[in-house]
Amino acid sequence: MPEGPSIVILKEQALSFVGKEVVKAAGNSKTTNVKVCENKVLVDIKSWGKHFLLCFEDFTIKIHFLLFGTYRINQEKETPPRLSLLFNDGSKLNFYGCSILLIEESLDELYDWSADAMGVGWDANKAYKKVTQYPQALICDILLDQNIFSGVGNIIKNEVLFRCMVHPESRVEKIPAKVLKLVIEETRNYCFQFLEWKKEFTLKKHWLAHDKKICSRDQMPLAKQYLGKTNRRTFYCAKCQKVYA
DNA sequence: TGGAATGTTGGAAC
DNA sequence: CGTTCCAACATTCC
Repeated sequence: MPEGPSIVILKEQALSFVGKEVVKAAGNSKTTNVKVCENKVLVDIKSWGKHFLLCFEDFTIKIHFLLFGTYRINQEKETPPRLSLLFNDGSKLNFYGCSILLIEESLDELYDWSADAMGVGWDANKAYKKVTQYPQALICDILLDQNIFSGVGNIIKNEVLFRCMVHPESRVEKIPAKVLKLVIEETRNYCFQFLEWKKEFTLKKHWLAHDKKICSRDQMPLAKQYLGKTNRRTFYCAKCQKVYA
């Protein structure tokens, strides 16, 4: 479920709920009293990277799907929902296995919109400046930094580095500016490509590195290692992805 | 069927 | 007190 593009799809699917009033809110969230949504109008739906935001007049419900979260629109699953919203026209939004938090501060204070890799406010120059603030960092960690590339996940990380021919263990300070800018640009591009393929249900088919065994460029076996601060699965071609170290 | 995976947090450990 | 590490959580697929 996760990774920014999937949240964009959800946002598009749920946009028709904006303007409707919640008549009943339920669910097994331990962190939020979801009843606060009752008799409130859903004013807007936003997203910031992997955060899905249901905006009401005086507060926002933040939903994060983590690794396994799912949702249903006008349908239910067998499992009990974490959050279930019934609207005044009988339509329903159901969320499962996700994290729910109530936000009472203004979203503009909380979120740096220029970091949302798929957002209209995305700013590649700011991203470049942020990245270069971590000269010692590995590029595989940097791409997963949600404060710089909000919405980028492990699949996108692997695919972008493969496409740019940059080795995941390259150090930021050693990567030429031109290459670093290419990585940043390709990150946003690939997010939208991911979105299109995901909508067509052909995403996996188009993976070049993630979960793959052979490099499509030189037919060499791809390396699979757990790299970076968070030890995430990393697939790369040791031959054609250059190490800047 | 056990294990691994598109992720993050909070608290323990140092 | 700051940083790092790891368990915990939740679900589906192979």
